[in-house]
Amino acid sequence: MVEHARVSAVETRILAAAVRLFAEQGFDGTSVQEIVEEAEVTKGALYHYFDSKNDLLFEIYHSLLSRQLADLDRILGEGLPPREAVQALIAELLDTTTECIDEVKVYVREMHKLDQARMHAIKADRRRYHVTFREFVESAQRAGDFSTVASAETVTLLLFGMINDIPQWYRPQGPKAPSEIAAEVSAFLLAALDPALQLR
Amino acid sequence: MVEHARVSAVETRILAAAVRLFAEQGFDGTSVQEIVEEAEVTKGALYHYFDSKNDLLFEIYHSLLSRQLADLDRILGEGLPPREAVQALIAELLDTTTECIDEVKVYVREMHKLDQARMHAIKADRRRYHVTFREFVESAQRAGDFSTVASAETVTLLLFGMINDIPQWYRPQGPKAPSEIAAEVSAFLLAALDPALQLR
DNA sequence: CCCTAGAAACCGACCGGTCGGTATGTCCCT
DNA sequence: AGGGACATACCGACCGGTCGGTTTCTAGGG
Repeated sequence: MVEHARVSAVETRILAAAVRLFAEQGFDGTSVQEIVEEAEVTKGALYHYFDSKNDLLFEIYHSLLSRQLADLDRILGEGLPPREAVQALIAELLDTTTECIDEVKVYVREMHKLDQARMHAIKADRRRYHVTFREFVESAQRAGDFSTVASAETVTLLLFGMINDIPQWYRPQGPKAPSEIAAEVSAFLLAALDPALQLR
Repeated sequence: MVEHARVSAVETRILAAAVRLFAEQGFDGTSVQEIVEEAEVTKGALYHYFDSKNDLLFEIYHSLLSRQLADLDRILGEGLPPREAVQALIAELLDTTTECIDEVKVYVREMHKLDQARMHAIKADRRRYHVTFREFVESAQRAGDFSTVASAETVTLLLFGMINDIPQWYRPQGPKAPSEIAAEVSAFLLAALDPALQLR
């Protein structure tokens, strides 16, 4: 007998189909009928597990953000020196982004399609992520480990801009592996934040 | 008597309404009926000037890209030293991005909704922009003006990622003016590309 | 300067089809 | 026998696009 599944196989298949189609065609461009055909379930099954089409979008966001928040807390909790923490964080972000490329595409493009109640829940998570990282940068700037060439707020916004745009150009069969991209992004960001430049 | 208008006022109003609504609700989330109501014209007028709803999207992209390509060519054509060229270019990009914030939002989010023929035309423009900038970076790297901490290709992708993400967080009433943001972005990018770091 | 005739600009009712969501039925496990 | 897990049939609203018709503009002959 299998373990009691906390989420049913049907539920998982529906979410996987939804994220694939939303990434390819957009939220409004995908009909519920297409989702149930891709998942090989019926419409009744979908509305048994989810309140609405919008609920699917929320679940996609929620699981992605939960994973990213957990990664952030874990890495910052290790107490590494700032430069190494940044390298670890970017490596982890590249892993997540390339592994969940459809989820990130949907996250970036279809955020504004969430209804107001679900939007607030997601924005709270995103804000916590943003503030946590910004405070980490501020702290390293005060300690002299990072330059203040740009404010911590701007550095945070620019970094997430770069990361979130990756699904637009990254291709799994492309010339660069995720770890190589992570190394270049880390090198780029750490060069920009190198305190030695300011002291010249 | 007014000059002969090359584009009619009706045509302009339709495009302005379309870009506003596409930015707010997405392409598929906006009906043609909503566009004609916002523009205070009739459906007949819209289909007199445009082939289809998709044609509206193409016109929005085409005018934005034409402007950005012209700006890029003009600035690189001035023959400024690389660091000053980057500053001028980012200042211009910030101007365009903050002035055409709805256009850029649509550009980033709804690109994949273009039909195949129009998509190819837009991709050709975008590729030219990308290649032109990458070759500029490569050339400055060979001359020793920019570091090779990240490849010219990656620098190009990361910069446009940062820029294109700006409409997600920039607010006209926000604390920072476009010129202040441009200064921070320039400082950040030029710090990352400073050749002095490599020589230590 | 006016009249006319064709072209361009514009109107809005209408169409076939698709949408997200629901109501109700059936099966099977406990 | 009762309830969770689905299946099926169906609804009214709305979609992008069309089309025959009307108004407005403009060029040129008298």
